[in-house]
Amino acid sequence: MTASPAEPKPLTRIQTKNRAAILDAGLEVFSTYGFRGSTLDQIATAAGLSKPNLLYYFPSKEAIHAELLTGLLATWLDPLKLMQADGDPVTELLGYVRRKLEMSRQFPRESRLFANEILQGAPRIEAALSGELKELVDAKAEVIRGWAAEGKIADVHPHHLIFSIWSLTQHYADFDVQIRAVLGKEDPFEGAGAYLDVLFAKILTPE
Amino acid sequence: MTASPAEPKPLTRIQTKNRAAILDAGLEVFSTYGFRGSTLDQIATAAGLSKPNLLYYFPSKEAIHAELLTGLLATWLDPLKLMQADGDPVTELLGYVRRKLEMSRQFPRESRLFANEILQGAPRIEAALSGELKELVDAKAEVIRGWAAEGKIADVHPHHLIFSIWSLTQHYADFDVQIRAVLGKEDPFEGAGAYLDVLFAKILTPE
DNA sequence: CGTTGCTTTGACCGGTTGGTAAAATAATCT
DNA sequence: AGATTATTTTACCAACCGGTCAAAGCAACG
Repeated sequence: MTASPAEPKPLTRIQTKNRAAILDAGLEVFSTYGFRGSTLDQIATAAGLSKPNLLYYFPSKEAIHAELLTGLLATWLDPLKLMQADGDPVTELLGYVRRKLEMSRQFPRESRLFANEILQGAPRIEAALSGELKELVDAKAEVIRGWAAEGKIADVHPHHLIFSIWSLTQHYADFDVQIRAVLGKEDPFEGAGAYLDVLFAKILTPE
Repeated sequence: MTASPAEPKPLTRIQTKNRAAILDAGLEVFSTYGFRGSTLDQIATAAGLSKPNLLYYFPSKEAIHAELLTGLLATWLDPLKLMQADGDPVTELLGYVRRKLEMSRQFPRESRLFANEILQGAPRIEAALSGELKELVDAKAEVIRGWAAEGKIADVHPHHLIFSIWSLTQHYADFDVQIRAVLGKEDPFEGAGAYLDVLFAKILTPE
């Protein structure tokens, strides 16, 4: 039994391992050189496979990149989704900032992959940006506008507030090289956490 | 007469025009696809030349990219250099923010070229980052620290303050596609100017 | 053990890449 | 004009690109 047209087909042990290795290698390479600047040979070498072997697991370069991007978008929207309308406004917003900064610290490659895609005009996620992303942002912006109207936070432009959170947190992943060059030995994220806490507390405090 | 070993050699009319066209085309292409993702054919076509003709003016792909980057670095540091220790602290810092945002509006391609280079690990400007850039930033950070010590601005981490100015202003150039996707018809820079003015005024105001 | 299906490899293909050489063409100067 | 120089084109190259294919190697399971 267990009929029906499309059986999911379980992955073998080797498939699971190699697909993971390829995606990890693809993330490493794509996040550094962008889609067009990356080669299958680079990815295959980084994954410890030969190029034809890599193409046994993924049908094309595009396919690897696509899988990385779709997986990324969910991770991307998650921290914002966690911001709840019925919580304490300042706590919720600062929580969002902290989660986003923590993501920059733990997943800098994912952040750079995203940045690369946007820099190149977002040809592969344009739809998601003006669809899924826009809808979520608009909804959360409405929540923020509500908080401001109730006087619980200062009267700020909700969309630009969100942009500033993205910008400030992702900057520490995307421009890591530059920041470390300027800071020397000092740990960027140490100072960033404290600085951003104060910054957003000041922006959000009403009057 | 007019001896001495290395005469600069004046450029012909055609040289001036074509070199400019190539650099403009190179900026367009490199800022979108990064160094490795860009091709000489793309650049040549964008400049309205054939590939061999392009290589008559520049010895290599590297050379075009290098010339763009070195030219860029000066433009890049300029707005920060203009920030003077003997001016009014808040005015000087807000002026820096406005100049930087204006650059993002007027020269988004330059901003993206820079972002691309940093994202890729800054292989070609590493030296400038930990040299020229670091020195200027350190000097200006000292000025900011001085202002804070005198109580003229709030006590903020000078380096992270500068990072946040870079981050927030460049974000509007580098992530333009994403921002426009979310904002719809609304002009990003309109709202950004007002938002950033308020934001930095709040951060900088002491107590 | 054998055989069946999964995995890996090496040899290859057409197209593109950065770059070159030399000849043809157009400006410039006297 | 003619000589000289600057510019452009045509044809080309070796290396690399994404991707295919068939054969070889391997694991699992009865």
